[in-house]
Amino acid sequence: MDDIAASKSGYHHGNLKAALLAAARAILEESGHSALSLRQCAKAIGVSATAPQNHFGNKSGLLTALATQGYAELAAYMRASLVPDANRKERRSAALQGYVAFALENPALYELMFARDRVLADDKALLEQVGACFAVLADISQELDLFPNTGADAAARGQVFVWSLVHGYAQLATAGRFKKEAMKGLDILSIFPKGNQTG
Amino acid sequence: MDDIAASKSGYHHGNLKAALLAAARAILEESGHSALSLRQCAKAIGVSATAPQNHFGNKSGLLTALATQGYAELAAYMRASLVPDANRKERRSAALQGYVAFALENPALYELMFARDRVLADDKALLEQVGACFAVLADISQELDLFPNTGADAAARGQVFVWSLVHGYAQLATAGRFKKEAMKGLDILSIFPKGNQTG
DNA sequence: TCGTCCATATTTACACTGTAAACATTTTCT
DNA sequence: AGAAAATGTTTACAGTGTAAATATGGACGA
Repeated sequence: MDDIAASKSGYHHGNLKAALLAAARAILEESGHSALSLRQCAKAIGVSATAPQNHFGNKSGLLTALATQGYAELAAYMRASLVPDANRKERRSAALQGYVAFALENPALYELMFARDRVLADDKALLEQVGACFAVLADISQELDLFPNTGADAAARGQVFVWSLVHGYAQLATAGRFKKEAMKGLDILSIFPKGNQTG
Repeated sequence: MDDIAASKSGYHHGNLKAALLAAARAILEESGHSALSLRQCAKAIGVSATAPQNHFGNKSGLLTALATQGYAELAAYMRASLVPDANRKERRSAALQGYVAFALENPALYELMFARDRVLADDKALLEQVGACFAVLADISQELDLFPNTGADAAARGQVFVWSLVHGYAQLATAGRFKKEAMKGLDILSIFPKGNQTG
């Protein structure tokens, strides 16, 4: 409740956008994004069936807002794990553990964040938060030096490597594709071959 | 057409299941799995709106059948790239290139294959094809020796590593999350650090 | 303070969807 | 040939997204 509850009773809700997002978020993790409906969100709050249109335009708008929220939280998860004084290897380990933790705690949201045909890919706010996530990943990917002979693209390729690995692991783990014994005590850092951690 | 066309004209289509799958596949890549409807598939073929129910039960059944098809083709893509006499390093490179090629050529289908809330996860035929894919990945992951000090789980962890990396790369690439210069001429094999390829 | 504008919310309407149930047609099997 | 099963159709109904018209109340300048 709190800042989600109606600030003023009556015709106008007062905080409908945030309330709808919260309701949608709950339904999302409960039933998945394909079972999420605008009317159901509206009903959960007690407003008319078409009220969400005023704030999100259409269903894609609501899902895009949820995904944007997800990217913002993902970046926050990674940053929250970062110890300022640690060296880059430790920072990398912490951030990637935060990444995976977010995906495991919000599997439906994480899936939505990569569902191309349900999210407006060119949404400004969305791209901003995607960029914030990429910035953290780019930071911790520095000095990995995985591709020493690839010239100017070496850094970009290191980022591709890190993001591919952690995203693939996060999604396959949430999808239950891995056996438990293969995940047990698996430090995300240790997934990087020992000889290549220079940072 | 061919084996998709009706084998006998009249009340019974004769090959409706295959025809529906083909129509669904076309609509899937055209519009994404969230815009795919059973009625649209039926209409495309010219049968009644509820005909798909007889063959797939419900929408999840159709999507599951499509995903199953996808896993079968993915395994075939990997196997088709394998040169029998090559060493494991070359086999690994070829198979992973096949994996990524499949995802890039069938982005919507690939996404559906990992959409947890749209596919019946315990479907027998689906699990069979998932297993076939995992078998190829497990084969090419042998002798990677990325986790030498992890005991009996070392092999399983190698598989986790390989699948995570290639899945993450495939999905992020199809989602357009990478800049072109970071992908240009990027051999999937070279993504593995040099010092760890023993096979 | 009053009145106008605008954001916010509702009502109504409609086409489309998934799915259940009853019915029709054809094939298959004994 | 006749029963049983498989395959399609028709009908019906509750939900869904969204457009359009309408209603409400707050914000803000005259």
